[in-house]
Amino acid sequence: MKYKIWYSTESFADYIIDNTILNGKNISKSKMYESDANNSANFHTLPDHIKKILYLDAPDIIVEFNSEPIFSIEVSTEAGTGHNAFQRFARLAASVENNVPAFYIYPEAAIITRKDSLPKWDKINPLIFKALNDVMSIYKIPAVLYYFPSDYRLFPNDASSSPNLMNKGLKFDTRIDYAGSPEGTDGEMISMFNSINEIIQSIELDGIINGREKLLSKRTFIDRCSIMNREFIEKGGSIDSSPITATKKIPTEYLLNYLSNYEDSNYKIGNLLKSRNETIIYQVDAKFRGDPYPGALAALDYLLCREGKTFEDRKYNLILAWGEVIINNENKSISINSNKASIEDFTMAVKASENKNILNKNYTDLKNSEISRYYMQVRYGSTFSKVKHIRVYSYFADGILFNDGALWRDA
DNA sequence: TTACTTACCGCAAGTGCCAT
DNA sequence: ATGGCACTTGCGGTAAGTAA
Repeated sequence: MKYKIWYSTESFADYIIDNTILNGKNISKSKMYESDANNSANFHTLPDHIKKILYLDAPDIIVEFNSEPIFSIEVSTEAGTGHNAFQRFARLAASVENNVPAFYIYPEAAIITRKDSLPKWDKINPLIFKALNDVMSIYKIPAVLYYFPSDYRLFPNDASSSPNLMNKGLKFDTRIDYAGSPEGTDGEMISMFNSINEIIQSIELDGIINGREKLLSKRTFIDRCSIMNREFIEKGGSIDSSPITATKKIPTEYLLNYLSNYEDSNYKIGNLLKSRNETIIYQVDAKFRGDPYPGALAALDYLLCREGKTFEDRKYNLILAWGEVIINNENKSISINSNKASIEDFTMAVKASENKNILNKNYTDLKNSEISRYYMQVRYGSTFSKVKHIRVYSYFADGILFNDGALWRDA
């Protein structure tokens, strides 16, 4: 009966421990390292089951019980308009896809003071609630959002009156040792602590496998899901909002015609793409980069494509296009219009990751501190040493299109 | 100590809608 | 027709950590 709290910020770990029944149990804390790309000195020391969750993206907290992860928490203070609320979605997906319940703390609104205008509340894009519900429908594992405490409901039309104007209207815990954590006496946080307690009790009572399966039928989670559904409706949630508005649906035939340029007498496109009649394309007309697109891509998978637990169980192909997609109905094809991103940006990022690879070293050239990392790379190759967005894009997208190159799955 | 990498966090320009 | 406004989309600043 031993708990371990993996954290990136220790004060937040203490905050969660002290406010839940974790307090008083047999617990230990350990720092978590995000990837082999950003922390080559330490990432390999994490246990395998933690690496698996981190494969896509790293949450703020992972709590495990007898070496099994039982829930994760992600906290953000960003104003959640547009695709911002989806920025952290890949890490929620990574958690749930490993059967680990995920908590998401996000402001209902945050005060933004723009040039030449009065402070105002930027409100959360309610589509995030539907995305989380869609994940839960597929995995039967909780993925629940709680509002970061704020003054929004007290001063919804008068952001300037917020007592916490200096903190974007957000309410932080006043205890120094919980620095940066949300106010612990807030109703939303108390509700979240109760849900965490529910998980702990459920798992201690029924074991990890059975305990997890029963969670969504517990009153605490039923009620939370109801609140999330209500918020989606009350805040005017609709599928006509970001990031869905940045997608186009086309007949897969158009995509195959476009990719036929890459076919020759020795190679034909494989069966995976052909197996779905229609294709969703997420258009990103930006310089090739990471956040917030990896999270948005993951969310689109659940919002539009998935009908099962793996990428093979999609109703539609999910394609990421770097540029504007122009549909040509005459020749039943598409073209990509972009002067910002190139396939070279992608391959350069991949090559840069390979520089992290120490597999071409002679044994005698390895420092003692590198041997364990070397051994990890022998097993996993560059799996964990690629940058996050390369990992996430290639995990979720059936294909990635640039105006000067493309990548796709055959199977 | 400095340069560089990675990813987090957050702002604001642009766009299009709606009230007047 | 137009100005205000809210939402969408894209990019910038910076902390944290590593490598040289």
